Amino acid sequence: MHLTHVQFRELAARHGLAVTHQRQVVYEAVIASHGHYSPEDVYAAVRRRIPSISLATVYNNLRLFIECGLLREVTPHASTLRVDGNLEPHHHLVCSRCKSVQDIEGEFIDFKRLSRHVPDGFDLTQPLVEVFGLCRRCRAKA
Amino acid sequence: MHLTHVQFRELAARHGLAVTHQRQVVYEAVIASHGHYSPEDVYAAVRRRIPSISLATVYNNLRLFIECGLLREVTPHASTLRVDGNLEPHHHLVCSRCKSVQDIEGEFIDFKRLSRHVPDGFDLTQPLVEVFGLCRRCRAKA
DNA sequence: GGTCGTTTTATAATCATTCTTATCCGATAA
DNA sequence: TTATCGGATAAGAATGATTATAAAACGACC
Repeated sequence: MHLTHVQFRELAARHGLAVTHQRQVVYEAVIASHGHYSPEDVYAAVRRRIPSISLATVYNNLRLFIECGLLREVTPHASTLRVDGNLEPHHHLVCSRCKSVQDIEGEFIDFKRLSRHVPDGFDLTQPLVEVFGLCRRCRAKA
Repeated sequence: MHLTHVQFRELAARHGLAVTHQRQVVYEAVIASHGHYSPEDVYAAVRRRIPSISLATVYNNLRLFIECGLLREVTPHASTLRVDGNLEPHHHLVCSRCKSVQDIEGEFIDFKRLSRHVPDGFDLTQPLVEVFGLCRRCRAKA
């Protein structure tokens, strides 16, 4: 998928971002690649069009895009390992902003429907569910 | 919470782990701390009882406990940033073993029930749900 | 075209985590 | 109890992802 310069300019303006060539190419690389890509993957793709680009630029722009809502982060957790000794069935409420995790009790998944959508071979033995949103503190800030 | 040496020995035997003092103290530190703790947090707690313990030992044991199911990992994602350009409502199916992410469509959350359990102030504006399990490939391996 | 603030580049720095190696300890058999 | 062996630990180096820094380049507005 290629956006025209004009299209990207509009998109950027709507989100308060300056327009640069690198930025456009990074954005297009993510959109073109259906899937969940790492910064390195994006970097590799972008380098085919701008060989001189630096990895830091990719990181900078991905972060910017996430911040202004153009992209979604697939790893919204704290970036470091967390461990939970509670093996009872429970679910997690995760703040997309500050990455805090709270437990929630209760069964609120329609497993019948869910299993209809789960591809063959995927084993839902531990259907731990993580629900994302904004915690009270972060909502107050925003 | 303190386990007797005998209790821990049983627990370890059931999971095929050798019994060491360090191991017991690490395990107890996680269980005693209700919440979602990082290796550094656990290290700090354990050092109060075994000042000479090394951070690597904490990491080793946490990994072991997770592998044999004594603990649950709260950050089951790939450890590196992943980015998703698909802003349409969809959910994720995450493999707890290999951390791969697949999209799934469909509405299978009972929002009425869910919202009953969500604490005041938490804003479910983006109720992206991640459902964990074992993907086909990892299930075949196990 | 000139100026100013932003972006990019290149590289250094940081942080979490894992690896390496030597040493130590727990479990088993004599 | 002691000898032995394999796995566990300690200490620190190494790795890999990400972020910070500083200088050069660029875009936007005049």
